[in-house]
Amino acid sequence: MVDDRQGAGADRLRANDSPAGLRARLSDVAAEANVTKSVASRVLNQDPTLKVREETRARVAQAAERLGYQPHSGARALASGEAGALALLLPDLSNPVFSRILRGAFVRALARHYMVVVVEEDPGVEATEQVTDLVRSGRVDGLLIGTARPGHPLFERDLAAFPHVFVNRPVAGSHRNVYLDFREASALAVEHLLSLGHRRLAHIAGPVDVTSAHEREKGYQAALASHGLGRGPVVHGTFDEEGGAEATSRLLRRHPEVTGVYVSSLTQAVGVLHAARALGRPAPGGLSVISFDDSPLARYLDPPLTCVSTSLEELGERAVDALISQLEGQLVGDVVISGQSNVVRRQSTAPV
Amino acid sequence: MVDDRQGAGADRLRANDSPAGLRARLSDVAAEANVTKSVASRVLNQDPTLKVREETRARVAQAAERLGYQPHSGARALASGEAGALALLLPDLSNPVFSRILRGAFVRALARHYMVVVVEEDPGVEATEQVTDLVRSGRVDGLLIGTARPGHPLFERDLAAFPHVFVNRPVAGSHRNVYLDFREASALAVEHLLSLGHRRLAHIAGPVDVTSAHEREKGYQAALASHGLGRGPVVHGTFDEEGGAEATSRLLRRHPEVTGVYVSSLTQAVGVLHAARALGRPAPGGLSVISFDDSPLARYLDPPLTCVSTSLEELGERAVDALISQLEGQLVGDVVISGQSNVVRRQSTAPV
DNA sequence: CTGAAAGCGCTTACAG
DNA sequence: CTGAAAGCGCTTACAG
Repeated sequence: MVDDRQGAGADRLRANDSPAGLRARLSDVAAEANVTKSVASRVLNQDPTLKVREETRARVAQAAERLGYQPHSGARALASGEAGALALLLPDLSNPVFSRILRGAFVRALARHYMVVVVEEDPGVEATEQVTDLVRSGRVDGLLIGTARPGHPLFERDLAAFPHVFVNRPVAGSHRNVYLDFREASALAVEHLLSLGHRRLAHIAGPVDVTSAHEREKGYQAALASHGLGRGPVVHGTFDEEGGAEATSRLLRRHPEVTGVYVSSLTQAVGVLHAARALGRPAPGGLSVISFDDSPLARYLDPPLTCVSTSLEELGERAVDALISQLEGQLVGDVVISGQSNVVRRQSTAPV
Repeated sequence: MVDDRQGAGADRLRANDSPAGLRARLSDVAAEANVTKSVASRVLNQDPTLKVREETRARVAQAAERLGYQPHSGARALASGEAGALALLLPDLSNPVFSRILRGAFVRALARHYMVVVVEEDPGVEATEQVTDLVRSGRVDGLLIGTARPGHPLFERDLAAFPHVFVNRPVAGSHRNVYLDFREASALAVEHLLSLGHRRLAHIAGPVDVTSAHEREKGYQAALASHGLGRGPVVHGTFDEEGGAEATSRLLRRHPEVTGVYVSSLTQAVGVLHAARALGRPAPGGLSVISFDDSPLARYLDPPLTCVSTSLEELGERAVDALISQLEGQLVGDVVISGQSNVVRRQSTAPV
């Protein structure tokens, strides 16, 4: 059964609307501005080869404005071969890290007249298929990949040839990476702990096969080395609270002498604080804890968590820029975001 | 400067590809299956009016499979007037509440052959424009609105006629609401506190103008009333840690006699635990705290937080179903998700 | 320099 | 019942 009002309403803004409807077409704009469709299209798309009087240009712009003209995305995609949209592949939307990258990407893409379509990889196999469909159906022009792991199924086949950029998780040798300077951030964390007098440090890392986690780990070892200290202990855990808690108990069992720990992510750090407390080593007295990345939550933990802040939004922005450059035929190479990290001191770290 | 490999690669999967390219068109499928485009299209779209031998049907399906055929979304949108996509408007992606709704919506939409495009309202004015563009450019067929507040600018104009559903934040009288049974959840929370012997309860609510928050508040008062207790104190705060903390200090200043508090959201609850501790009333000894909604984080807070779990994923799923029904011309009416909530007891609540 | 016309890849009345 | 043909709303060589 169909409700009349609703039925009518539902159709009002549809693509194939009656001329009297709300949707204005290019031909309407052209008619209103007294030019041909070609000219209207070229003016609106800022075709540099078009030479017309400034007055005509203004007339077209005004007509478009007045009619609330918005080109039909499907028609444009069909005619030009460009979808005007980018896909962003993320492993886990519930992790604030990714929602911040997403936010940056979103805003930047919008400013450059692209949409962003988010795909979460977490639910499993389907995600990969979904991306393939997205690409093959011409819905997106390029991929922002925040889910790269070695041997990712997506990139063994045709899709490797599709425009893409790796965000946050660099793939060695791809020359398509956009990521934070993890070494720098790790150095800052280690130096903070060192400045408080800690000498027996440890690192709670992310999963072994996640490159961004591996980079932090390398940064930690490099920082120790540069201060004349030997390699420090590392335990790996998943990027969630449980992973942090579990890693902490392994660490303190094997290395009870550790007094300061640098944690790979904020979600893990919540688990670290929890486990340290449960094991009779509450921060900061029992264990100094500093985490990679910051968020509002950190201020309200017990104790408030000392962090190395990062610029995840900028990461999203720069990734969009890099991908669009690629679409425009430019080779970009890796972009590393440096000089933005700094230590936010709270109460989870204290002098030894 | 253009890298040859990249240039070639970038074009490979484009819409306007050479016939020898990777992208198969409907005409390719038709040729391969030895039928006309019309038949191929009808078979693939399961047109019920089409009568053909089962064998032909199978041949078309196989051809499509073999060629990896994926219809061009723009062409389809242009010809049929349906975009095959839904927009989801959310106030804040970094809040896990919304990422869970999103996840549910995503998976369900995919199963029903729709994409979902996320729009975050937080950054401000632009979001509304973005939605308008999305609609007018024919990119989406309907709206899942998780950002409703009274007087939302979107719905004062044309867009009111566009298919939409309100998710999580019901709009009275719209008959297009999909939401959790907030009353039920609030009753559970109040009863839990009561069962522990608490009699002086309070509620830390969300912003006054957010309907879902208001519903929880009403549920809290209703539950008190049904147990023969008078109206309890309520303080409002924003839906974040700071809002919870700030509300707590106001509450304890004005109502120091309170022993148990029901908090409107998990993010606020983090701030509540923090403030209670800072004010010398640490949970659960100084104050019993139970929160609406659950998440992995809750287990790792100090103390681990007692929660009323909710089924936010289902909320997303049901919203998609309701919207698709609407697109198909059916009137749905409100859908309230009940009987799914239950109390997850942890250490933030204790007998009085 | 500009306009008429073809064409992008589909869907779907409509004629046979 | 099925196929040929028109048309969705754009963009863009190409002819004038």
